[in-house]
Amino acid sequence: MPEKQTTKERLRQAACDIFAAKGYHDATVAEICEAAGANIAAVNYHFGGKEPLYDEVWRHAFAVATKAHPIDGALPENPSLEDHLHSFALAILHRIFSADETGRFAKLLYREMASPTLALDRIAAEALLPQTRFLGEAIRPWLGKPIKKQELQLCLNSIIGQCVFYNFSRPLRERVMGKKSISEKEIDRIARHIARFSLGGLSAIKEPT
Amino acid sequence: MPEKQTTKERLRQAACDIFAAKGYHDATVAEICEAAGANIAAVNYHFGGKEPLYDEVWRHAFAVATKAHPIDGALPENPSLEDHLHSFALAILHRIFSADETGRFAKLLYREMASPTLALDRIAAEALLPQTRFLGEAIRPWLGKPIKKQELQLCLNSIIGQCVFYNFSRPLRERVMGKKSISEKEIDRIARHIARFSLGGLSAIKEPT
Amino acid sequence: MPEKQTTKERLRQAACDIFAAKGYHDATVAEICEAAGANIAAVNYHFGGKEPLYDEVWRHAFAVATKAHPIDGALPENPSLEDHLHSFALAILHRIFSADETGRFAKLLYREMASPTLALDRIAAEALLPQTRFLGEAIRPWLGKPIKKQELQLCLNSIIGQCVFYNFSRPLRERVMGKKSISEKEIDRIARHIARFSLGGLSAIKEPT
Amino acid sequence: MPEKQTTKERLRQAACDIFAAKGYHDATVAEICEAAGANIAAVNYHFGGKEPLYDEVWRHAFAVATKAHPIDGALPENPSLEDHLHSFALAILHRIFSADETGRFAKLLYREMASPTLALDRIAAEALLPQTRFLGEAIRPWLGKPIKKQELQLCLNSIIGQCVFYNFSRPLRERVMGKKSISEKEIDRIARHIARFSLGGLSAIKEPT
DNA sequence: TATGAATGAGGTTTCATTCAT
DNA sequence: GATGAATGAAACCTCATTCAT
Repeated sequence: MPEKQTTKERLRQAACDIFAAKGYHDATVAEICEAAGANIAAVNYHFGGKEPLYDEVWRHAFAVATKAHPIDGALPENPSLEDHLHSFALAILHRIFSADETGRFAKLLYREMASPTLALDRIAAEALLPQTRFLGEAIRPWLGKPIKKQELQLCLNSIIGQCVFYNFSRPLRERVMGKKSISEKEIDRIARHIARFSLGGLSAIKEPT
Repeated sequence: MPEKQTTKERLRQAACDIFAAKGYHDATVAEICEAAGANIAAVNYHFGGKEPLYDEVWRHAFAVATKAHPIDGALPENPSLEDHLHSFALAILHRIFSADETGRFAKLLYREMASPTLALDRIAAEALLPQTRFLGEAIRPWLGKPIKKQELQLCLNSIIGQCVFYNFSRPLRERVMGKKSISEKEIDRIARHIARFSLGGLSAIKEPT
Repeated sequence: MPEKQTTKERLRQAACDIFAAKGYHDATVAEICEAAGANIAAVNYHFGGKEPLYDEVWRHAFAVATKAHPIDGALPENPSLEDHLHSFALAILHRIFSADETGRFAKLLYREMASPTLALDRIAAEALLPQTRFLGEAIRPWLGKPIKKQELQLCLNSIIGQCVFYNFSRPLRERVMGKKSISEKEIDRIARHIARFSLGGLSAIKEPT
Repeated sequence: MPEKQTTKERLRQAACDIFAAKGYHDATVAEICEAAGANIAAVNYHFGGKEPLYDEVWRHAFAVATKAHPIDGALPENPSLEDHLHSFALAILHRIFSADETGRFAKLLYREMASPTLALDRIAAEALLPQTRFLGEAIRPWLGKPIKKQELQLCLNSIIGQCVFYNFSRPLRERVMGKKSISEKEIDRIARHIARFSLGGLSAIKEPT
């Protein structure tokens, strides 16, 4: 009985969808309320305004996404570096391609980075940096000691860039290919590609011919 | 006599800056006119509205950026694959990090992709796809014949993703590191890293151990 | 056990304070309820709306003020005219300067006269006119018979004006001097001044040199 | 051809009337615009908002009132103290009782003091204090040297209080007597009464029986 | 060619009040 | 007796656009 949600929950749901689809500015309080089947004043009553609602939506979307697709979700025991890369890419790609609730974090992040309004700092500190660090922990020992911090960062950028490319290129993809969703199998193919490509890249960095 | 620009040119200049800085929605016609030292009605008079002006700005920024930093700008004669990768990355990174007029294309592109309003299709067809194709032409023969089209696309994505990451992560970088600009030398270091990393990645794809 | 006040009483208390401090319009039902530790619907439930509550507050404040500081409160036996004037001024000034509950009547009166919404007629008839009449009774015989009604009224205005000036000039005084309270001694000094000044004034009217 | 006023002037006129009649809060931008025959956005366009308009109205009303009825407007040559008192009272009373444009300052002042919003400080400094000082200059020498500053202030309060009483008691007067206007002759009678009454009062202060 | 006063649609927010529980 | 979620009217303000000059 999904109709039995409270008005507040319905508002957050609707806001999540609409903010993800249109961004903060283009989304109007009126349409959010209408989508939630609530009065125009409901947002102010329950959340205190448009901005606090946006904040709430962020918090929620982030929690859902990281819970559903943790960075280390696909790690076997005694994982190799390629396992780590694969698990990382797979988690990020899932968050990007999910059609359900867990996929809205990526959309929100995209819009937020395009016009940073408020809690981007918070998001960065709470959500993004820890994951980068986690990946770094897996790579550093493999590269060996004498690696410079700067070089490690460049490698991390290369790996992360390959993943989030699928988030930021979404509008183009949808324009070229239509909005057809992507199968689980295809997602895994991409993740495996990124893992292998990155492993090759890291090898090239480790042993400069 | 750069002061003798026509009102129309000053408007385009100002619009370019302000659209790049704030995005389409947050930029107001009033502030563009004021920045250009023109009347509030000038935008409508000269361009027919806010959207046509935005379109004009796009066209201009794209022309400037591709002219100043062509994809094949750093190619030596008889270029190796790594030369190609380096030249490609260097051009993209220059467009991203340039503080001058040529750097606004990347910002506009970022914002536009975050909320595609209008001629993103045109931009994609005219600006982005040809470059991808150009890079593909360089890679395909190196990989050898039996490569599938799909696999080639994944490789292109991996390379492009590494480059444009520096565009899309700009807000984070500026938040974490402050807005300090990046030196020519650093740009080249990044480009060389991407070239080497990608070469390693492509090798791994070519010969799946 | 003053904590055991009913919700209704707490609401009236809070409303009294807030109406006196902000006036009818600027005071919101929500803040009154919050200050009273009651539900947002409490005002409507107990009083039937904002206006009826305002009316109730008036009634209460008036009763408290006149009881605590009656016009003839400082009269000795066989009072002279100056005694009457002094007692009158003292009562009015006390109502104006009291920091406690008895001082809210003056503030309410001020606001009410600035934007007469409702029972100003009632207040005038019940509270103000009788006091004026009482003072008139003391003055008329002293002035002697042939005094015209109009002239008596002018004299009353002069006396009352001197007193209530300290009510209406309150905002200025607080702005210039800060909100420091006024001592009992100072109040008496003002009252004595008004009594003497008025006696002199009445004398001048009585015997037009 | 009073219709040929600019929209801005009509807005200020209408705002002046409506603010004087209802106070800042109860007056709405919509009704001001309607009264001025202008669009709802006109206030924001011409004045930048409701508050700046209020400020403008104040400035205007004050200028008009002091120009039409200066404090020293009725002074003969070599004026006596009673002349000074009379001229002062007459000016204040005129500002209070004028039915035309010059009478709105008093109404605005009344409302503003009842719920001080903004420029009361400015008004006090620019408009009220100088006049008080002017009156003080006339009285001090007459009272003689040994008068304390505090006592002089009490006397000023007594005189000013008598005058402004007719401003602050307006609502009562209108309720009791109806809104009939007051004749020039009556105004002068009141002013003469105040002058004589005050002279008597000052004498009593000067020579404490 | 260019102006700037003026417009109207639309956005967010406030607040007294209502109603089912 | 009391609650608090929910409502709808109305307020102020922004902004792209228009039109007479």
